[in-house]
Amino acid sequence: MIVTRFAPSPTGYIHIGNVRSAIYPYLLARQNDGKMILRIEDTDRARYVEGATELIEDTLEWLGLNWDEGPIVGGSHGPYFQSERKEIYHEWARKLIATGRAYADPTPPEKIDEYRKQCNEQKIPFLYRNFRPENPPEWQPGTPLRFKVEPKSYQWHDEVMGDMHSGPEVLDDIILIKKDGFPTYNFAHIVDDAEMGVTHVMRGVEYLSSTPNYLAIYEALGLTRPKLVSLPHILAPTGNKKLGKRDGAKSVTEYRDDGVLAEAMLNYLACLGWNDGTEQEIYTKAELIKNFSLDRVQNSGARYDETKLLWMNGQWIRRIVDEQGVEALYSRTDNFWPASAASHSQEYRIKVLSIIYDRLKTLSDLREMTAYFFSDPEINTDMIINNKFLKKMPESELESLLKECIAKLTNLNNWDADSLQAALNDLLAETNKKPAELFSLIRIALSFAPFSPALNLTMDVLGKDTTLARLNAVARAI
RNA sequence: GGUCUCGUAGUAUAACGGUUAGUACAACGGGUUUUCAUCCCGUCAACGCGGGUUCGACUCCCGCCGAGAUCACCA
Repeated sequence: MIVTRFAPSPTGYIHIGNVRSAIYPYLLARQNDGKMILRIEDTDRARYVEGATELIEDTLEWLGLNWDEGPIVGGSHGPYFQSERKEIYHEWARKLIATGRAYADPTPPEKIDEYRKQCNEQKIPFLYRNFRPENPPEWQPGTPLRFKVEPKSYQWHDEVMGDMHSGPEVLDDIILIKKDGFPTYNFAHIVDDAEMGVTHVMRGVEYLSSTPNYLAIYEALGLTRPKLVSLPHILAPTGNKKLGKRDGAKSVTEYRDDGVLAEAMLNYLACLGWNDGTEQEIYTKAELIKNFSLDRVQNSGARYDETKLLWMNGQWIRRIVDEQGVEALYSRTDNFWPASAASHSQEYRIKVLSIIYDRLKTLSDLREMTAYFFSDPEINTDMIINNKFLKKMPESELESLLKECIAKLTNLNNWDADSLQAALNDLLAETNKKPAELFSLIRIALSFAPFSPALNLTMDVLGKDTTLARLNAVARAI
């Protein structure tokens, strides 16, 4: 069975740059009826951020990346917080001590710095294994524990990067257990992956360089290597560095709050650096699970492009309406309406949504784009007078046009989109005006917004009373 | 500096020895009775450089250049 894991450290929110190492393990596990484990790597107490674990869980839940073992759901390989597994690491550490593959290192940090400096001056690579203490004491908490490597070459296969090899020069005596008794990442993840039965270790490429050291530990511990998968970085919009919080990488949930749909987010992120070889762009989660494959994960970094994310979000907004109806989209719009919408019925809001949704890039666009449906807009005659189609028309003509329109609509019996369009067409013929002129005037008078849906639809939703009231108000103001 | 990885349009990518180098986003132009958007049509735009191998190279080999990663008691 395939077992994958997402193992973040709780140092803050999950952002665009690192969420892919949760998505791919998820897809792989689901595709193969496997399991995904969520493990919290909180061995660095200095960097621990209160509430970060909840932020991580929240992000995964929103994206629909549920885990089979881990916090909240539990499981038979717990605990899933490394801080609660100290004894387990010590146990494994003692195995290495017993076989002579680990030693306590009482060397003070200042001394180590000195060694490092010496090497730098002599322009030779600094390897701690050349400075091993001669008679290491018996290990006890309070003293760091180091791995005792046997320098040699390694070969391995990375599911994304391909066949890899390294020479003995990259191997060193890395710290296994820190002075404070907590394990380093380098040791803890190996122990945990082994104990939890993880078959695919997926993580960012930054770990590629240390892989030989991990290989040496697997070997010393007599463990079978899991499959190793290096995921390329997501690059910041500018420069060539990986996207990080310093580049203003937004948290994933911030996009949710800005009205990006989880489907779009998942779709975009999954396809950034992976494709199935077809020209498909829009994928549901089920399709991603079905089509995902590690060997088609790109091995170079991919630049994050918010414009494309937003395009994809628009695609998803329309797709949801097309496939599930406006109500389905409406159910996700709770926090995105202008304040004035609260005094209107849900039915009315759904009608507004049904004529505006194809203009949305994010759900939060609703706030600005629908204001005039819920409260009368402030009359701004400049918008009419300066309009490119209307500016050469004298004010008296604008007024009479509005009045003709009011008369026509007042006598209209059926207030529906088709009848309204017919009435507008009649009006066009009767006034002998171009659509650009007549429709611009009415559109602005009703909304005073930079843009709005088709005129007949807008009037239909606004209703007869509001439409006529607004036209009258403008006719008086001109 | 050592070691490792990567290199197709502005961006994300397809191709896996033979194509007018395909697609999408962006940009630009046009169409759909007003606007904005959707939708549709079109335009611009790429194989980092230099050597090989081959009848033929984006594809294979070598060198160079460029970019990134890593060398912590951080993960």
